[in-house]
Amino acid sequence: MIVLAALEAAPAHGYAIIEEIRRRSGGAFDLPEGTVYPVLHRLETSQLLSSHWEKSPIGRRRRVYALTKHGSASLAARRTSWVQFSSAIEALLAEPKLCRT
Amino acid sequence: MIVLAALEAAPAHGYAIIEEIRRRSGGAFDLPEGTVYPVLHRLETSQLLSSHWEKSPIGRRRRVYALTKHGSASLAARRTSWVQFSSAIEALLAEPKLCRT
DNA sequence: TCCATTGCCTAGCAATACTAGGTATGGAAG
DNA sequence: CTTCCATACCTAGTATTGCTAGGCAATGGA
Repeated sequence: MIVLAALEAAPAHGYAIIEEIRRRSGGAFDLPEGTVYPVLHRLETSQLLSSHWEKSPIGRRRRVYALTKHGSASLAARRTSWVQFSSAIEALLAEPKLCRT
Repeated sequence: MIVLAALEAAPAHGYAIIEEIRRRSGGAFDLPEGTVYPVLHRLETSQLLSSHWEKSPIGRRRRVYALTKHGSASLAARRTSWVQFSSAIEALLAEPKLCRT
């Protein structure tokens, strides 16, 4: 979900995605390459991302990923799941405090 | 963290913990026994829980778990981690929307 | 020439959620 | 009395996956 969200605003290549996630999360998520690249491959296999090779301004090869239609839909679904999940966690964490009122 | 939180209010045995989690989460977390029992064993090995055998009113044996001091401290730490984690997720999920203002 | 940075990749380990079984008791239903 | 359901515990094994720890390659600066 994090990777899909990072690609929501604009397509990007792996290295940039990692930096974007680190930046947006205020450093909370500093995902190593060994985590992100396999995720990108899995997401592409699942048709949630599409990719093509590009050359950077200085000539380095890059694989640029973009959300597919399925990817956008999946992200929307994951967002909903996240809200339900985090609400449930909040409920579980909050309840004991109610008893101590 | 969920299991620790379920035991915060009062000690309980495995089966009751599962039902309590299901109830508190409004059904969102319906954890199978194969998930919860190993967790309880791990938490006890890590000294976050203590246990003893009891007899239920009708004579069935039960293993009742309680938070230890370490367990309470760990739960507090996990709560803090959760807040940071979920804040970071929110930041990652929210940002693109800001751009479309 | 050497190293840091950018940029991609994967093999393998470790953790763990869950499936799919097993055991045992008590009470209710037939 | 036997069968079934609910309670109550357990674990072996599988599948997933995050991460460590490497490797490869090109560029540009020291």
